[in-house]
Amino acid sequence: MATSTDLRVSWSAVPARFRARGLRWTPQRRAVVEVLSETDGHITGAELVERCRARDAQTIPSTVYRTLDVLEELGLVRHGHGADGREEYHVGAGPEHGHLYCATCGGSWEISDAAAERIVATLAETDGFEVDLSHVTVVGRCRACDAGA
Amino acid sequence: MATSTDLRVSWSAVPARFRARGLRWTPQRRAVVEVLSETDGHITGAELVERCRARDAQTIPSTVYRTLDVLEELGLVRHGHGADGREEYHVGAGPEHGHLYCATCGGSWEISDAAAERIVATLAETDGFEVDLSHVTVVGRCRACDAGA
DNA sequence: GCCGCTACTGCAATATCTTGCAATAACATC
DNA sequence: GATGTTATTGCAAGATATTGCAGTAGCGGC
Repeated sequence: MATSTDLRVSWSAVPARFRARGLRWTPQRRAVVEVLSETDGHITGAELVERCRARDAQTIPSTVYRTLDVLEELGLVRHGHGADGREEYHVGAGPEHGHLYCATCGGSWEISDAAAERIVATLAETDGFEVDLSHVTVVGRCRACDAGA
Repeated sequence: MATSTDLRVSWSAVPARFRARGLRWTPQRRAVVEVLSETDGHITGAELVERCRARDAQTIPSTVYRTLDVLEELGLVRHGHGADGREEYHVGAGPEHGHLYCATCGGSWEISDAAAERIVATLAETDGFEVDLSHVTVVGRCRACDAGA
């Protein structure tokens, strides 16, 4: 699977990328990166802390959050806010996409490319606004919950 | 101004509405309601706490947040999340609207009715998703910042 | 006014996330 | 390996927001 391969190669290069930037490679950062390399899609800051603690109970939350900040500067994760306002990190450097969140069932999905394009175009046209999709979470009700109403 | 009049009438009726629901009318709730009655548009939970503390330094944050929860149940405020994920309350019972937030200058605006309609229609069509506009904050870059780039 | 019921508050604890500071450790150089 | 520089960590404090519990107070009824 090309996607998995691509991500795997990317994570193994992380130590070198850190050093190239004059940043240090530490055991704590390694742990965060290992958890992320096993993570698909999205993860909340709090969940990442939990996962790291599962590996090493001495994990300090502030260190994890700081590592996430650095990884975001390197473009390896991208932060946004979930429907409840909490930090949510999109793992990997895939194309920007927004999310739909159903307040009824709690499910979430990526906004389809077609819809995203239309939304972006609409706001550019009506408001001259350039949308940052990675920070867009649209709350509402999904088809299934609508049907069940 | 019709809008101010309308809001003013609404706030003065709040104590009665509370009682009609079997809820108590307390000095703390009065303080919150007074601050809200002087508030136009939106306010964060934290700022409301600050405003109440300006009136009475003994104000307890948890009481303020709980009052906001009750007011939301009564439909007098509506909560959403700002671009940074924090709680933001829309004051008054006006029509649902979403927001645009410029990450560059920090400015925010309501999404125009025309754009909102298009976005809602798009997501209904492509994903069968029913949007809850009050919970939509689109992050990006405004026209002015785009022009200045 | 008094009494009783119970909604509500303050307090304390907690979760999530941020940040300053002093000590530690990564790592380049010799 | 030793040394020096400084990025990074752990700790403590802080901001925002939530929640359980015991004591308080709003308020209806008498």
